[in-house]
Amino acid sequence: MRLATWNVNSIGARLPRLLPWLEAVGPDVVALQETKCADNAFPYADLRALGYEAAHAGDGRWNGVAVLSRLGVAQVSASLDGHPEPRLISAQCGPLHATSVYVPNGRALGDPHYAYKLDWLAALRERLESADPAQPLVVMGDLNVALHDADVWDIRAFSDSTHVTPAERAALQALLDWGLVDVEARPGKGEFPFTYWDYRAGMMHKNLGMRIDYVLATRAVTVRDAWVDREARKGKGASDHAPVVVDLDL
DNA sequence: ATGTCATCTTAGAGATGA
Repeated sequence: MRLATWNVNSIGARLPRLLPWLEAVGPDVVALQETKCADNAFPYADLRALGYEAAHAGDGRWNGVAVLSRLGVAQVSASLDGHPEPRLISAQCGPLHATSVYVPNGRALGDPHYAYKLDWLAALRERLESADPAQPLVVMGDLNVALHDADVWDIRAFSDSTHVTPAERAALQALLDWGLVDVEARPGKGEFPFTYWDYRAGMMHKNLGMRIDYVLATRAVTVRDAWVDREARKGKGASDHAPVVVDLDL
């Protein structure tokens, strides 16, 4: 089975890149984030033509998450206690339970959105209590946390920044401690497995990126390979995130 | 690091978020 997670930064704008990518890479289950799309505008028909059923939660301009599956989508849930924004959706995809998450950015230390981010991550951890870490389950998405110093291009540039604070890292570690493994992709260019490069200031060209997109899997899943598709971040009309692709056995 | 991108408001450029 092949999985992928991709923050597409608007599925409407990205459709000319997303559809050929799905055909070329052929993932069985895909988590998308930042669809920036209302449910009634989601391109279900285009995806169905490629063999994907979709579960989407979105209300338009911001956020929006989806699970695409060639193995069906059942038991769809987009609820997270106390957090109505469309930032999480989960579905049973054949033998695998898959969740797509778009963790709040946090904006800046001291900003109310930073506290909101930590609350949101705590709610996600609490939500795991209703699942079983002995079952095949993945949480995939844009976590907006760099777990290790090596997950950003220069930790010294992040001394007063979100994404690397002990509190954010502890919130991510709490997800792992429940029973999830951080499926790290093979190192990419410069030995860094980055998944995101800011559009501004030539960050992609200079490989000044961050690893903030994750596949987290229970130990019931056997990982065969994992990589970041940097090609999808290049050229005209790219998202600012690259997809993470994981091959696994159940 | 802040050189971009996408969307919405509301008719053309500004605000917002990342």
